[in-house]
This record gives sequence, C-alpha cells and structure tokens, in this order.
Amino acid sequence: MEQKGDKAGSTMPGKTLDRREQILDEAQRLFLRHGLDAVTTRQIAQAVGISQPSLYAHFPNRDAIAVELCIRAFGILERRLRKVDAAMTGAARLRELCRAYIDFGLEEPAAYRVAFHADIAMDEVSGKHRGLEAGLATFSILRSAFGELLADPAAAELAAQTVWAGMHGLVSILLTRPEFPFVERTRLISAHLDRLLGPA
Amino acid sequence: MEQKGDKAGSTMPGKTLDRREQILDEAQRLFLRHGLDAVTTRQIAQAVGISQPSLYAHFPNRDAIAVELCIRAFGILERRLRKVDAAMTGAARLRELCRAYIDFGLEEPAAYRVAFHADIAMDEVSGKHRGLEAGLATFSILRSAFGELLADPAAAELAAQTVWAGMHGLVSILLTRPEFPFVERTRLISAHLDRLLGPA
DNA sequence: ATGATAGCCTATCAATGATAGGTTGACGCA
DNA sequence: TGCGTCAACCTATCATTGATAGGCTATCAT
Repeated sequence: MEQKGDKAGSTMPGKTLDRREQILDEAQRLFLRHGLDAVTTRQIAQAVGISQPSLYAHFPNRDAIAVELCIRAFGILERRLRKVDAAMTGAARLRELCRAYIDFGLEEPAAYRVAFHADIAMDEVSGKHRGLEAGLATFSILRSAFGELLADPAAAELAAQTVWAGMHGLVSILLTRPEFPFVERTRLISAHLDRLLGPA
Repeated sequence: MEQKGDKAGSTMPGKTLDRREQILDEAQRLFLRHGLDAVTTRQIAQAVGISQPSLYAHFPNRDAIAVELCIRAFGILERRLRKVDAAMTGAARLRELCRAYIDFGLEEPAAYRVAFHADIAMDEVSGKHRGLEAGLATFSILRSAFGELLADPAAAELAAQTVWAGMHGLVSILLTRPEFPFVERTRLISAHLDRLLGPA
C-alpha cells in the first residue's frame, strides 16, 4: 500500500494541488466513468491514495463532493456553450447552442446527471448557493442569445427558460429511459429543435 | 410487536390481498410520502407488519418493488390522461392532455420521480418489459391525440415524442431544481405549452 | 397420523457513510 | 536542543442498509 508521503513526495516538493483538488479530480474521474451512485468514498480515497476517513478532513460528507462535481459539470457545459456562443450570432447561434447543449448531455451522460438529476442535498447554504450560481452562469448564455433576438428582456427570459426546459426533457428522457422505442435519434433531435425554436 | 396472524386475521378470513399487494400498497404509500431513496426495506416491512427478510419471499430485491411502483405510477398518470382524453377532442384535447401531464408531475412529484427518474435496474427482463409496457400504454394516449390531428402516423409519432420530451423537461427541472429562479409558474407552463403546441 | 409445503422469524453478512481517538512529523520558539 | 502546537493521516469501529441462511410452525393432502 501507499505511504502517506508517497504521493505528494514523489511528484512535488510542496503541496501538489492542495489535496482537496486532488480528491475532486479523482472523484470526477470516477463519477464520470461509473456514475454518481456507483462510486463509494472508499474508492475515491483509494484513487487518491489516502484512507477513507481522511476525505472527511476536506469535505463534511459525500454530498459535498457531489456538489463540487455538480459545479464542475456546469463548468464543462458552460465552456462548451461559450465556445459556440463566441463563434456565431443570431438565430443560427441559438440553434447551435441548443445542439451543443444536447450533445453535451448525450456525450457526457454522467456529468449531465450530476448537474441535473443528482438528488444532492442542496440544502447546505453554501453548496446550494454555489451550485445555483454555476447553473445561472450557464443559463445566462442561453438567455443572452435570446436577448439578441427578442427586444423584451422578460420575453427573452421566458423563452430561454422554456427552451432550456424543453432541451432538458429530451436529454433527460434519452438518458434515463433508453429502452423506450424512440424515433431515430438525429431525426428526433432535429424535430425537437424545430419545435422549440421553429423550423430551421 | 405484531404477531404474524394479527394483521390478516383481524381483518379477513382468507388472504387479504395476497400479501404481495399489501406490501406494494404500503411501499407506495411510503414512497409517495417520503421519496424513493428515503424508504428502506425495514420501513416497508414494519408498515406491513412482517419482518424485513419476509419481503424477499415476494420480491427478489428492493428494485423489484420499485419497478412495480414505477408501473403503478404510470397507471396513475394513464388514468388521469384517459379522463381528459375521453372528455375532449382535437387541438383542445391535446393541450389539456399536456396540461394534465404537467399537473400530474407537479401534484405527485414522488410518483413522477419513480416513473421517470428512478435509476431502477430495468435490466431484469420481466421488470423492464412490464415497465416499458406501462410507459407505452400511457404514451399511446398522447400519440393518438396527435394522430387525430396529423394524417401521417410517422409524423404523429415524432410529434408525440418531441412534445412528451418537452413536457418531461419542464416537470423534471421544476421538481429537481426548485431553487432556480423560475418565472412565475403558471406563466412558465403556458409559455411552454405555447412553444410546444403553438399558441392556444 | 404424517410428511410436505408455505409463510415467517431470528441471526447474521457485507458494504457503505461516518465518527473517535491516537500517531507522526513539521515548525516556531525558548 | 527540547518542547508545545497543529495539521494531516491512520486504524478501529459504528450504525444503517440490502440481502442471505437456516429453523420453526401451522395447514393440508394423503
């Protein structure tokens, strides 16, 4: 088994990444690979190279780790959307933003589930706040894209929320009920976007 | 503590409801009240008045109970939709079906989650099959409503799937991320229906 | 009567999240 | 140097949960 100084000592003089970040990195890797519920605190600890109770020196409980990964998942989505956002304008941008959103969900199902499905105790004040903040930052990209097309900010907000919800539904149902006899996927996605945004 | 003959003997001569149904009834009550993850097999057993291991004489595992309740949840939804379905026709019927769907999700959040979110091991052949069947029976109501409006069956299928997904998204996000600063709910729902079905 | 069977129960597992309490090593300071 | 302090860990251990093993008992056909 690993000794305590092993990990840090073999790679770096001081602190590698504050151990907390290291835990989150390993947890993220495991969560994205195996899903939220399938990963135990012992697995995370082993991946990091510390004992399971040592996790609790950095996080009050398992949910706190999940909250951080929820925030990271929003970060991944946000980066994807910003990339599209910066590359286009107008109605085309809106459509591609939606497409990028759906692609994210289908390509990173575990991340998507952590971000949107996870029954995380968002009750904790700080966790709730930061998670909400991360979600809002991501959502604001979509809202801005609508703002470009709709003069009324309230209308843009409303449109963004309904479209967001609509996309979420498609991704969500595709992920959680794959046994359903869906129409061919690309056709389904296109039809869904047509319905939400109007025909291309 | 209860004795074994107590429950059945005090209420009925023969078999009350085959014990299995009794277990499902109590489990449903608990699940709807406290949510899927919050209910343990011991709680269910205690509610029924039997020991926890006795559950396993009727179900192979906890997930099997959840699958049955998933099917029941679809049953509740189906009944609601059929009621609306029988009372109206045309575009108005479609809109009211969607509204009934959304109402169901918001009024019976636990049932909705069991039906759509539950990470149930639908791997088991029988469970998967019956769960899928229940879902299809419910979905077919929506498909038929579209069939009344669209001549092409394939178009109706596609439309029904996209609209279903769209509604699911709204309900889903309202249930799982209530902390998000949503627009006023009735307005959001109306706007969502307008977007999915066209303005009323 | 009697042997099989259904339906339960007690005892017990293994896995998991979480806690308690001790050990170690670095660092400041007399 | 010697000593107190403190952070970071570790081992041992809990309580809870889903699940299994094996025995008891009443009913029922023969």
